Amino acid sequence: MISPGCPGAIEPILTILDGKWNLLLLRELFNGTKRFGELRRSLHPISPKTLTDRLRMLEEQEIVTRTLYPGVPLHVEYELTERGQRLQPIFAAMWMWVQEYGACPQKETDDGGQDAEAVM
Amino acid sequence: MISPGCPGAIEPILTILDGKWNLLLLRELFNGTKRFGELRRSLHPISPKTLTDRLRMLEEQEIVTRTLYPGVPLHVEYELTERGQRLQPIFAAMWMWVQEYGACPQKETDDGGQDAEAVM
DNA sequence: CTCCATAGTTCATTTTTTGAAACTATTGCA
DNA sequence: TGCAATAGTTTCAAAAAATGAACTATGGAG
Repeated sequence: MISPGCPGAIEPILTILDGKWNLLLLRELFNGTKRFGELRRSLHPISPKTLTDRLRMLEEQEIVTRTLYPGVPLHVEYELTERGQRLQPIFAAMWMWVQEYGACPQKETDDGGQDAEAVM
Repeated sequence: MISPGCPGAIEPILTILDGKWNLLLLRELFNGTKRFGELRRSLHPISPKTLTDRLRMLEEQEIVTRTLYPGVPLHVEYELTERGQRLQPIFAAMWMWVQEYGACPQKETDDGGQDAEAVM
């Protein structure tokens, strides 16, 4: 479907990073193992359907593992695989970009350039 | 709309990277200045509407500049801004990941592993 | 005044993604 | 038996994104 130009075929990563929630979901998982309910709360207005869809896709892509813990209230933990952990440099590069250049232009107020102050 | 967890707010970059075509489009622009028609051919099954939509968004985000060259057949060149160039490390990280881990599981053919041959 | 080439725009339609609400499944305990 | 807690699934509707085809705009050459 895609005709890759020579320098750098990024296609295999498109499935993983594309979509409204994938980057945010992966960011959560970089902070460690998470349970379904935790993810649902962190990503708050996400619907359970969308969340399971994304998680299943990431499982298929071998980016996360799903572990079921039976018990009184059963629970499930999602964790990054090795393959998933290795995405970290991509996110690190994003974070650096956002720090230096993240202040979006969005809508320029025409009263002159008052850049957004740092958001952290 | 999004409640950022402390470590690394990547939200400002979501607009820029999200969507089916954005990564592919940016990749083209890392190879240098491109004209509308060139982009259209490189990204082949893209529709002109989608292409202009994406380019306008990237302009608003100050990732690309649009320069009109009047002349016999007029033409337009799209080029990355400084801000856009600085996205390069993100793509570099993606390329490295793809090289090492890119072979997608996709659908495991149970007849044994005949991996896709290199597409370069 | 028409034609060519480039770069779009417009509009209706299709495809894809997301969503909300309600329902299922598991298991121990009261 | 019935409830509580977790983690989903199902169904149908809504919203967003992408598409295709045809049309507009520009400006010089013939």
